[in-house]
Amino acid sequence: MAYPKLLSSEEILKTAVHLMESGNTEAISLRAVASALGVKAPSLYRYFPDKDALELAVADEALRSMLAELQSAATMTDPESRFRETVEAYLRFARERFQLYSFIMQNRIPGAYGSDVAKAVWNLLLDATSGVSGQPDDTAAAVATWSFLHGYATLEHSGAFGVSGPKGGLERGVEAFLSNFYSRA
Amino acid sequence: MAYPKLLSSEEILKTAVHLMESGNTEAISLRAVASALGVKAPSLYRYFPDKDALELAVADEALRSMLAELQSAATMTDPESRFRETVEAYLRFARERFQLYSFIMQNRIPGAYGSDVAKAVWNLLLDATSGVSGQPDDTAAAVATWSFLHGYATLEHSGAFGVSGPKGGLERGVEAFLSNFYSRA
DNA sequence: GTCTATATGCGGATAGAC
DNA sequence: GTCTATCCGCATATAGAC
Repeated sequence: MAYPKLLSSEEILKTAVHLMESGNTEAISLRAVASALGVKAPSLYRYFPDKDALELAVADEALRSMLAELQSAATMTDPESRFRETVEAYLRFARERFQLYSFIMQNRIPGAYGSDVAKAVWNLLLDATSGVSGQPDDTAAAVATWSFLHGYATLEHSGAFGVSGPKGGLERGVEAFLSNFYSRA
Repeated sequence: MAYPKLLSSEEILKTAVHLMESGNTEAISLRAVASALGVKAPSLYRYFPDKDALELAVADEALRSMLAELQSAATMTDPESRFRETVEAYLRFARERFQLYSFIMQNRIPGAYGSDVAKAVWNLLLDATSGVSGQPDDTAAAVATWSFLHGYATLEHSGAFGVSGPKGGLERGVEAFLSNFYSRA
């Protein structure tokens, strides 16, 4: 055969994820992915029908990474420790792989939000929050916590806190939620 | 003269802002702005040296709009009312003019954050928060509040809360901050 | 299975006619 | 002061050669 097999769906996906998390680029391009693999862009169409399909795969992979990170914090039995660990794990993922994180949260990928992985991520956050509030399925508390974490992660990344930094704003928010949640238990 | 004067910096800026807040488009293009004004793209270069200059002007105008919105909530003398009104004004701006809001917050515009208008916005939020916490210049509380509001606004817009909605997450967060701030006063 | 070549589209920016 | 024409670059995607 004139052209040996160089690619696979897994390799392409892995490269796309790596490009997105290592680069400062907001979006991936088929050209860039192909170039990183040492091939030309049209070759990718043998494995993904179009760009949307690759993006969906990237979003799914990113959600799985996030789920794994959060699961590592779900081992604590003490509710407060588990909550704090979950907060740390969430921010760790957002910080270390911000482009991937942002890619998920922007929700430009139809279908990514309704996936089982996305629901599992939400359930981990919901459980960690409900644990400290004492109310099962405390959606309100989880939504509030999620909003705080997401806002903190994105503002931190954008440099909005300036050179002086967040000045203890993270800890202050966590304490506010914890004390409010416990006072309702 | 063969070509009568059709444009001005103010008209161009106004059109660019209007395009960004009314459209679903994340970014503006010189072609789109020119088209909305009934002229061709190269004409804009008589008034703005390049696209960055127009974007800087848009960001500045957006920050002024946000400042005006927040100032309208700063008339209350009761600290708690003022805080609640500020929260509402912040979310009102983010909701009604999300693209403009997002454009500011992404901070892709060098120099926009250090402006006097940006500082005035921050000071309004800082004052409203410090009012309920009882501590002057309570940066930690303001950072926490800002994170929560920004996260809530962006998650809400992205549809992350799903069809079931935020389920009282906004109110829950506000109450958590208020009770925590007061307990420290 | 990958390639080259190409179609189409979008965008910023400049030169020079009117 | 605005225009047309053009250059450049980036992108997705397809057709057909190898």
